[in-house]
Amino acid sequence: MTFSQKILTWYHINKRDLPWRKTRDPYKIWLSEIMLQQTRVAQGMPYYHRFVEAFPKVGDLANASEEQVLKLWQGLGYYSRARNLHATAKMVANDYQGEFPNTYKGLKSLKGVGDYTASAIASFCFDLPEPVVDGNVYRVLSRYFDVDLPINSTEGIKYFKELAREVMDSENIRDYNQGIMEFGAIQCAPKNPDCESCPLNESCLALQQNKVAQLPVKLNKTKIRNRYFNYIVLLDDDQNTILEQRKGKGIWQNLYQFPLIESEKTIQLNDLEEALIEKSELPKTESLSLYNKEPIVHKLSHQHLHTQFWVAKTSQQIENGIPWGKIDTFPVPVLVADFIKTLKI
DNA sequence: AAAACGGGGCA
DNA sequence: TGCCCAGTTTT
Repeated sequence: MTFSQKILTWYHINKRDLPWRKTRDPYKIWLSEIMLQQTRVAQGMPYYHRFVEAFPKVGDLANASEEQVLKLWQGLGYYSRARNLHATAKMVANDYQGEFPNTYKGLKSLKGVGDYTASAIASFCFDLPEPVVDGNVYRVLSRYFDVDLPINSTEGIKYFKELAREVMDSENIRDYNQGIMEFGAIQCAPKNPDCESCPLNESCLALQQNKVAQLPVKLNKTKIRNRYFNYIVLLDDDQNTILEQRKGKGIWQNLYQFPLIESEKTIQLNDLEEALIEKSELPKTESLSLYNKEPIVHKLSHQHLHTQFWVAKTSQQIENGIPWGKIDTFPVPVLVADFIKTLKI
């Protein structure tokens, strides 16, 4: 049996019953693929169901507001995916009459659709012989063929894509692509794979050379930046508060948060009062108290956010304020959502 | 070519 | 704690 035949056989026995495997609707396949980028199936699943229910067709998603889309996406991370998702839905609905492109190149031109996702949609929906290369595939191929080129180097990316194309089964591309990813997720797992029971263990080069744990090779550890966030949670006598939308380049673009004062390190009450004077657009506050004694350290993949929440009461009526009861309608980062849940007012 | 971009699960 | 997850875009 060839490599691809073994993958297909294993897949037919071991495949999970996943909702996006029951359809060839490009809209649903695309939706699931965007959601699953750098995201575990278990984490993405509830979001997939909520999106399909809220937006059954691409036109429904196109007609939604960005806020609605971001709110449904809240907690899934990498929010550019949600913004690109919305932009692509509008493009498909308005410029392509609601039909997704049916070629690799056409798919790749969509916002948020890169090499992997274009190949996935092309093969899953249209049976086009395009190999998918995701994290699972890198792991399976690097181990089975004992390739130690770094999977995140330009050379490695090119090499693995070509290798994937050589060993794929073009006649059964849909099942083969899903199969090799499933195989990587379940059998050829990142840690402590069960090579004893593996159907490829007779011919796996990494296993023969006892190198399974060293593959795949990956370069570059991301450096972590420490940042110090002070959120000002304003409340007037009618329980109105202020949320601001994050604009610009960095994290959480277009999500909402309380007015933020960023500092060089953890600061005390008097430092904050001073900083608050400069942020003169905020109403005058009668009282200001630190909500969490120990800073909450919210960890992103490359930033640690040391966060203090300051509750500020004002007797002035907050103009255009947000009633506290409506705060849950806004898309916010998990850091902010967790605070809102714990604050009792 | 490297960095930016979230959040959660697991050993 | 460090690594990884059905990666893509920007710098």
